[in-house]
Amino acid sequence: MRDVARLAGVSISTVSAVVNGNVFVSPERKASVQRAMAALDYHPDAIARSLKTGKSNVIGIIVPDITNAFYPELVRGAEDAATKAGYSVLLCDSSENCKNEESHINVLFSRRVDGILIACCINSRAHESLAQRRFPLVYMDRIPSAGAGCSISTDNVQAGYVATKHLIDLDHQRIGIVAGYLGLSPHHDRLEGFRNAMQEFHLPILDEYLISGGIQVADGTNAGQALLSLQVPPTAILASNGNLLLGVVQAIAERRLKMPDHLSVLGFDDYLWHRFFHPALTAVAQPTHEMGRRAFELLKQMIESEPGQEVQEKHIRLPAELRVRNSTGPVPQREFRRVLKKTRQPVAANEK
Amino acid sequence: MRDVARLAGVSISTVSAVVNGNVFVSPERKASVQRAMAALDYHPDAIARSLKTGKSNVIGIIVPDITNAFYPELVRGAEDAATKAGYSVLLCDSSENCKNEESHINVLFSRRVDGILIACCINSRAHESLAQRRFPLVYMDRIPSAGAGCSISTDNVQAGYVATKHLIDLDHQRIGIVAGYLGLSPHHDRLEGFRNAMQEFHLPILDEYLISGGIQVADGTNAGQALLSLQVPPTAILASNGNLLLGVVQAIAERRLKMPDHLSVLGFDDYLWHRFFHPALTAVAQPTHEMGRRAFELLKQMIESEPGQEVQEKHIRLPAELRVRNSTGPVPQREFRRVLKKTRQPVAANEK
DNA sequence: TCTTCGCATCGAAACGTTCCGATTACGGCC
DNA sequence: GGCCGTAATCGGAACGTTTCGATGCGAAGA
Repeated sequence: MRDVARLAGVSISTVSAVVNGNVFVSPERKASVQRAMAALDYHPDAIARSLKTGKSNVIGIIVPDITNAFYPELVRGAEDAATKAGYSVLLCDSSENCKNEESHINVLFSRRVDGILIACCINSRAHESLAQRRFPLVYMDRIPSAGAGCSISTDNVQAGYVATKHLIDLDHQRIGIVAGYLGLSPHHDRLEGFRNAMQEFHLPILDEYLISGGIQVADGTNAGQALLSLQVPPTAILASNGNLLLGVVQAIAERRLKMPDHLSVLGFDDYLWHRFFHPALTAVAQPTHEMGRRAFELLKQMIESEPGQEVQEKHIRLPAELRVRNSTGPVPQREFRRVLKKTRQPVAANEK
Repeated sequence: MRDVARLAGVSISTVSAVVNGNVFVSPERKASVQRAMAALDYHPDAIARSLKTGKSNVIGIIVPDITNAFYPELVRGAEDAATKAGYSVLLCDSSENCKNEESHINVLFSRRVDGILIACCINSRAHESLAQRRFPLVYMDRIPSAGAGCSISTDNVQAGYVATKHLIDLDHQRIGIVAGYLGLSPHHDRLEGFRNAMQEFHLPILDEYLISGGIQVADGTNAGQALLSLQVPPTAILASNGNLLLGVVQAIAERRLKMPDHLSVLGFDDYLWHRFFHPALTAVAQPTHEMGRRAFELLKQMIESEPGQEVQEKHIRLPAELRVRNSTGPVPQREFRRVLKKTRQPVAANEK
């Protein structure tokens, strides 16, 4: 910058004025400064600028596992919006581990990020370290029950309701649910939606049809096996996320059962490959990209709001969309139901 | 820092010495400084530190599309290693678009990142803006043919060879390949491996069995349809990435053909869901997480090397691993081959 | 002709660190 | 008791910006 100033024969402040364009500079000087900048291949140093202005134009995004197909979409939505607005994104992966999450938060603070977007990990204590400070922060997808603060997620109660209603509309009455980990708001809420729908249509919710606990593929397989081993198995199964859905599909394949003839299956989260299964899987899609985008926009509002004024919208809930494909259908006919009851042992493993 | 110094009754430099631990400070002073830091909830400002030291401890990672399942794994590997080494990661998504890629590179430079990990986009001109400056940079997965610089990727020639060899070992002779976009090194190299294997076993490479161009699911579907519509369709199809594989599977399903009875299919990149297809899909897996990890480690070496010494290892190639499942099998028997030839029109669409 | 005003430009302090050279304190030795 | 060496601590410049008050200068008004 000093060199640019010298070459252009102006002061450093004038160069700064040209770079930032907030102060009027006479056209001829401006041109000569720009020429000098080009000649020296000058690029402003964002670090020095941040130090001076106290604003980094960087946000942090913390996710529990970028490898889980839900998060790339979310991050993408946020990153696209951030880039467009001149922000950069520090990505942190907590590996679903509180210690990591906390240390990431500390690093982000010391890097002076302007705000944080977080999809917190299981048993997260993030809100404890975050809530006290009045700091721009938006929870995404997984909303801690305790902490205050802005949040954005799918309306999972509605999503759970819609999915269940779809099965009920197909005349299913014995509906099993692989509910995931109920300490996480999405799973908790989806179960609530399920309950709402069942109650609305006066259907009983049997304990043995409700399996909760893990959120991995293996948990889905176990749950599916358990449901299919029951004296009277459900005629439809709802899986609370994409991994559990895969597990359930696996358990069904092991018994050589066919969807939707023998039983119906649907899951939350709709991923690319769901369309290419046989049969194509019915799923409840979340507006994940939009969630990321709006999360950033909310955060930006908070960052740029004057200390006095409050941000109005605190908790955004986006509607989910049911995508009906071929893994759900009418209640199995009598002979299929017999097959369903008879096949209580897996035929062969599919996994390799 | 000034406040901490005042509270502890020491100079600012002493606080700095305590924070960095590189200068000896007497135990009692050290303790009082630490007490003061805790009392004031002091956290060192990484930005000021970066300005002073000229090192940001931040690296940039540029990927063409984080939504493509290959990249989260890669990013995860790099991020894990970076975090462990005290680095943070600025994530940039180029959307497979050169303009975006270039502007991301500029932003990363002005943010003074210590190095860049890049999986460049199609027709990338990144090496032009990067090669000139002697800057820590590692190309991942997609290696530009022009630019110099360190790189890491799967040994895709070997991968292509192994995949093809697997089919040849099953006595396939008419092997179709959906080769992707040959301007990208992975696809180019896999085709080369395919060619090597075919030549080694004196099998002809028919033009009509080689389809290249796009890398999306739809491209795979089109290519699959084209191959299946041939007078004499191939008895096995190789798809050059996960999306193309999905497309091919789709084309096969449309014709109600069964793998591996009617034809064998396998693809590059092994993803979670491949195991849950019916039949489970044979695939060539890349050590993606490790690739990310080692990419970072290579970059770190470059960052921390003295200006004099050169980094020795310039181009790392990691071995791929064939995972045989149930979508590949022996050459279809006579009657199945007849089905294959007869079914030249799709039966029904699976997609919704 | 002298004062006043507005506008373009400039100089310098400050942001929160690091780090080098300088300073102080203290014990041992002649 | 004065001198020296060592070790702990300190002062201050510098990193590359922004920003604010100061400065100079020309035009307009009295």
